[in-house]
Amino acid sequence: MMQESGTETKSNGSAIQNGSSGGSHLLECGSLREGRSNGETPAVDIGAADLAHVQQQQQQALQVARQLLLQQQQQQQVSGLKSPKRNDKQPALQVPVSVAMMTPQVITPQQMQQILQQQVLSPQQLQVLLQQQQALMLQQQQLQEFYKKQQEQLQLQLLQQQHAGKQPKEQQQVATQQLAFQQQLLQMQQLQQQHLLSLQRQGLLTIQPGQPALPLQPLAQGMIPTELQQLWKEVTSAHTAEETTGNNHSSLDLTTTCVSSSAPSKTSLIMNPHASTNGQLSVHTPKRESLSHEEHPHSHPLYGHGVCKWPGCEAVCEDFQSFLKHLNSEHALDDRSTAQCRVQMQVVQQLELQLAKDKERLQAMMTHLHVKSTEPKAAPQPLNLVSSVTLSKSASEASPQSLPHTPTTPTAPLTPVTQGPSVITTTSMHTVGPIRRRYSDKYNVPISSADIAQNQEFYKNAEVRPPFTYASLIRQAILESPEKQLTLNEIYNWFTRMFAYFRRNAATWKNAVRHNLSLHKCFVRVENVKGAVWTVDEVEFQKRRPQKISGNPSLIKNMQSSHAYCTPLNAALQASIAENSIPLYTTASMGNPTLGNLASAIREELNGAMEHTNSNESDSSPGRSPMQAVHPVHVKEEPLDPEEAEGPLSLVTTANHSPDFDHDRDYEDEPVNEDME
DNA sequence: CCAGCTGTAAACATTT
DNA sequence: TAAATGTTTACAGCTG
Repeated sequence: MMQESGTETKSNGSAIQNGSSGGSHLLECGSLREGRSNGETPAVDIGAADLAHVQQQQQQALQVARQLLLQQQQQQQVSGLKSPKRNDKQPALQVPVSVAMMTPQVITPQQMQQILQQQVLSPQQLQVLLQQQQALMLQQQQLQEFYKKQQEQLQLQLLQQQHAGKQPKEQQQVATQQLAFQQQLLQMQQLQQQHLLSLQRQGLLTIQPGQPALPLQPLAQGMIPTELQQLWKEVTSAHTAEETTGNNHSSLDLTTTCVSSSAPSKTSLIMNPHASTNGQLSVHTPKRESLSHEEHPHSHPLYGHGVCKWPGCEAVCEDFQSFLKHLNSEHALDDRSTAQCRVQMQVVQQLELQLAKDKERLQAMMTHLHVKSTEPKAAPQPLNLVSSVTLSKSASEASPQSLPHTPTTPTAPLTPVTQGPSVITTTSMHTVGPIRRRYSDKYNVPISSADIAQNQEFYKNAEVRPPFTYASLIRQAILESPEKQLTLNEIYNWFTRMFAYFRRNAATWKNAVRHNLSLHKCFVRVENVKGAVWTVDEVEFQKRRPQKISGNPSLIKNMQSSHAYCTPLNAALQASIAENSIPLYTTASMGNPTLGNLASAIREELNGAMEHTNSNESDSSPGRSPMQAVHPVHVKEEPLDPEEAEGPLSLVTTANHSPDFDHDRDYEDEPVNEDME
């Protein structure tokens, strides 16, 4: 009974089949006919066949070469250690494996939270922003769809060519076509990043006191070095590809800068063309823009068609100079601009997340097909954590029961098996040992609603210790219950149900739970007819953490200043995101009835701290907690003020009521609830 | 360095 | 009687 588990969940990656075949044969038939029409008469059928055979062989050789290239790319992706310089001269024919497109930025939950924490904006501005971004996203998705199809088509063609021998012409066409689309995608990404980074460079992003100098460096915090390296490669290769194909983008000079940078892992995330100039890294000096604009006159991402493209602005500027003037005057470094920028950042990153997910899916598909068509041993590459995870995730969806019960080895808390790709980077960080996050941690590396939404599923399936204290979790469990009271056993069940981590070492954490229940005054034991139940004394609970965050007045101030803009914004943003059915939010927040609970767990911790730090009178105005500025889904859902839960912000919390989640039910009876997408 | 918070372990008492 | 439930103490790690 030791540790034989762990494997049954990994399961058959074959769950993903290329069901999406079909439809692309017509081209090939045409091409085949075309190939045969080169003067061969039907009479010399044998000769024609021979010729076709030779052609086929040639094409196969070509194909093998391409596949080799593919594999190399993939391996480079995996190792992330090989030569930082790629071959600049990739043949245009090369199958665009989209390595370059993969995950331009992987956003960690912490990063998201940072963004969410800081954002401030008026509803109108938000709407404009959202509209813009929606359009962008739509565009991107369409492109991506097309790209995917093209990829599938190409793959199919390649596969079929191996067996039937076909004409390379069509294939080349498709390949070049795909390359074009890939470039388009890349350009879009770059545009987004340019936009974002130019904002940053203008100093519109305030750097938190605790943050490092590089504005985007926080983005890298959740990544392990290899991931960074890989990312670096991807980005560089993306630029390289652009370079070789004669991209009309006006920013290629920086590519070399970045490539030659000696600290790729740190700079890869600011690979934006505008981000660095002449070897300088963008160290968030606000006045940098003039420099870069000398190099790229009139190519400012915020300026186009004589209009300022600052979100929500649209001021008419006749020429570039007046635009710059306008930019400096109207969009100077202030709270509003900062907030807008943060929102933009968030939106962009959301999009990128989505994009990254789709890319990963594509990559997984391609890997699968590719591997199938060639050699099967290329598949189990540890590589692509991403794609492998994607595969295994769908596999686990096929057999959702496979996960829980068996306790796994205590030393391997991370189970990437069922984890969504986008959380990989952070979760691997989360997992490291018995890291206990404290309140202060949550301010510095906080947990966003997005994080929660993802983590909800994540923590259910991965044995990662949740970054919440026992007290918070217990309280949450109790408050989640309809009666706001639970027996000890029900609390246990809640823990096991909500967190895979608590499905092992039961003795330990149960002891801790009991210990906490007894220790904290906020937990009140109430004798019942059939035993005793535990309830939460909110007053005590709030009382018990006044001193937190007090050491960081600037942060508090920042939060408070953000408050005015923030609340409606987050609601609208989330609603919009939900409307766009971005899985990040929708799967968890809509599909999962208990989404908001974790959210509130964290929220409450933050709330309590903030309320007490903020002032002593805040108790009398519960709805005005400054944490509304901190947490996007802040909804006071304490029983004290239930009416506050209504309103625009209830998007997430309304999902709370979960009649299906009977807390009395044993975990064994109801394992992890399956993710219904 | 200290105080406070948190998690873990363990001993012990009480209840079921 | 055993297991579950509660209580309490001790200690280590972390943070401000």
